[in-house]
Amino acid sequence: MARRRGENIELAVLGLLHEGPMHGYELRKRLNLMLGWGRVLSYGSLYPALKKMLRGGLIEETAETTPVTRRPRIVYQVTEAGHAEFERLMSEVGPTAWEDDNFDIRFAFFGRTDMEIRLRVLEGRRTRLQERLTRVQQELERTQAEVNRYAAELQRHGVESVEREVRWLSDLIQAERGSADTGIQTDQHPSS
Amino acid sequence: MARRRGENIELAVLGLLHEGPMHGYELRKRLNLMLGWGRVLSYGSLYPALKKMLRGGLIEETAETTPVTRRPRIVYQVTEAGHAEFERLMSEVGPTAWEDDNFDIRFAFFGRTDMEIRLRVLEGRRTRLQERLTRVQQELERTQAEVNRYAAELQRHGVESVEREVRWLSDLIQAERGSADTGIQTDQHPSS
DNA sequence: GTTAGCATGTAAGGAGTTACATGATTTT
DNA sequence: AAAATCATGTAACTCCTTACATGCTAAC
Repeated sequence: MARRRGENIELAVLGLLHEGPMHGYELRKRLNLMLGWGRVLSYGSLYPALKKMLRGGLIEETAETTPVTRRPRIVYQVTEAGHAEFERLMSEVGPTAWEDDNFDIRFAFFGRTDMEIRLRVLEGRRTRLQERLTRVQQELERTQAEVNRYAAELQRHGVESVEREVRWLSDLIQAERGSADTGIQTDQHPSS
Repeated sequence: MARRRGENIELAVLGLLHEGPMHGYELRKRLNLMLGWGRVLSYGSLYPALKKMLRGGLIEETAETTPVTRRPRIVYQVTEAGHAEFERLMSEVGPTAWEDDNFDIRFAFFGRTDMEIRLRVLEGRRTRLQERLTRVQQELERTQAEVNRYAAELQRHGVESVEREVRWLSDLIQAERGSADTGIQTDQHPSS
């Protein structure tokens, strides 16, 4: 139960292109796989976004490496500016990084950020969810009597889902903290 | 993890007004409580929607019953046409009723529909979620190797969440089926 | 040879948000 | 008397989807 995108397409595209040059069609497929959960990104969003990023100098076209017979596809790669923008977006720790979709995209690329940032984002989201829980539970106490059976059941299920996500976040936070001492590398961190 | 609204505001407003006349501010509060989970409905959406419904004859203004000192508030109630539209929307069983937000709103007002409809909506959503699961799991088998740790963890958590919702739906379906034989009334069903 | 999937785009529009504007009423 | 919250609204804008348009390429 969530929503909202925005700069998100840009961040997702930049993140994916950090794994290597790709054309639009493939970007869409990987994006839908990565964040799927119902929502599929339409071409009507992706291609205009790519054009905009091209104009903004965040990405550039590349000559395709395996050409010959194929119809030429437009393969993109990140520029220096694009890399800088990616770092900037990934180091946001405020509300823009907590909200559902925003969080998912950032989380998927956590391997390319510092643990310090990861922890702040995870904790920020957890705090936010906990606030939501207490607020809803307070409201429920005051109004539960008049609420109908189905609405109440929806609430209950919703609360449980959020509690589950809080536990998930707590486990992740613990794992991050644990790996700090042992010096375990959580993921590859290429220089480019 | 979900999205999309639309006719949803209308359906939600109609449903709430079936519980009695209300003014805009209160509608917003009850709506946010009922479907909360992050999203709050803004006045910028609600008030124009109310005006539109008023023009469309789905709702009408009422004289406030407890006036005197208060500043006059605009209290709405459903019309005959509004009631008919509510029934029409609630008896949809296709994709419009399955998608996340759409489903939540319908579910909250299940007490005002027939069990037949309830079952079809619940089963429709369950089928849809299961399709999603198998598709994603197939994809994962083909691509898991190259997926990074965090993206994989996000997937795993997502799959678990959906599996959990499928179980929830199955329990609800069973409960509906059970109450059919025993003749238990699931909720009040006022004539108006 | 036809269907399914690859590949790129544009135009119009839907659904809602943010920010702005305004003022009354209740609580501290 | 200040702060919170009740109460109603408008204008501009964002972000994304749907539907349309086009053609190639692989599989059956």
